[in-house]
Amino acid sequence: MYELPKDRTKAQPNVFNAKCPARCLLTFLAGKWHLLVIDALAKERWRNGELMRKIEGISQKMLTQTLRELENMNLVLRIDMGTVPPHVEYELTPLGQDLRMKICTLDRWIEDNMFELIRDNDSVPLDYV
Amino acid sequence: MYELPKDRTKAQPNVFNAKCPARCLLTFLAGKWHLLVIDALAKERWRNGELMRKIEGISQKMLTQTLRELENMNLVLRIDMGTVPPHVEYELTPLGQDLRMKICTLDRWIEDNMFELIRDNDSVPLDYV
DNA sequence: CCGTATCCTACCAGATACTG
DNA sequence: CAGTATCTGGTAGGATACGG
Repeated sequence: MYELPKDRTKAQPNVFNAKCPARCLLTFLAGKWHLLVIDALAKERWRNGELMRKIEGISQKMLTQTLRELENMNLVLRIDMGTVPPHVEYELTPLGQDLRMKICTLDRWIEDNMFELIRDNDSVPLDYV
Repeated sequence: MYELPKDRTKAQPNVFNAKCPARCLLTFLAGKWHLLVIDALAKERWRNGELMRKIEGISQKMLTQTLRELENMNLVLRIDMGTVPPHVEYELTPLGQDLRMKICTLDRWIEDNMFELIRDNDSVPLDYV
């Protein structure tokens, strides 16, 4: 359990500082699946299986792992109905919703500017369309 | 050289689609260094060495590689002064500036909410402060 | 100063099989 | 249905040395 520094005013969060937790968090969140999972949970709760289908290409293993990590960061809430067979839902916490808005902005921008970004660029696989 | 599809209205960019270029671009941009390099170039041009010092922990190899990739995406402009010894500057294109705003919003949010995110979390190295 | 060329390793994450 | 456990390879990226 992490104990916050006594004097937080001394702490200057800075993603450019290699040792700063903010940097670690950025690197972490900018992993392969975190952004997508948060985006997927934007509007409503989803069950494990629903998320699997929504986020094409993610494996059960990575989905679970990512959700656990987001849980640890107070971004996602895991709701276990306690039934048999199991029924589990995931939803964003208020903190997660706050972050989600930033991420969605980024995701939508990438979608909107997709063609600008791949112009003159053959390093992105384009088997889409 | 990529040729844009004749009928773009048929293309529905979607990061959840594993084959969509938008998905590839997101995964790409959300790599370990892309977000930081774009953030670093927010306000002014920087030289190679300056970026190295600004972005703690990045290697020359990864910096060059990342800058090249951003160049290919029309996000960064490389300005070679053609002098000896070499003097090269990098700056964001208008497209890059547009994306930069989204990224900075994300980065600042992470910094601002750092302590919320690491509460109850021992999986982030905290040798900072 | 601004790179490139190699080599090499850790670990990310996919595949598969199994459980309550 | 919602997970774990184990094995495995591919590759991102670090370290190092060299070059214009």
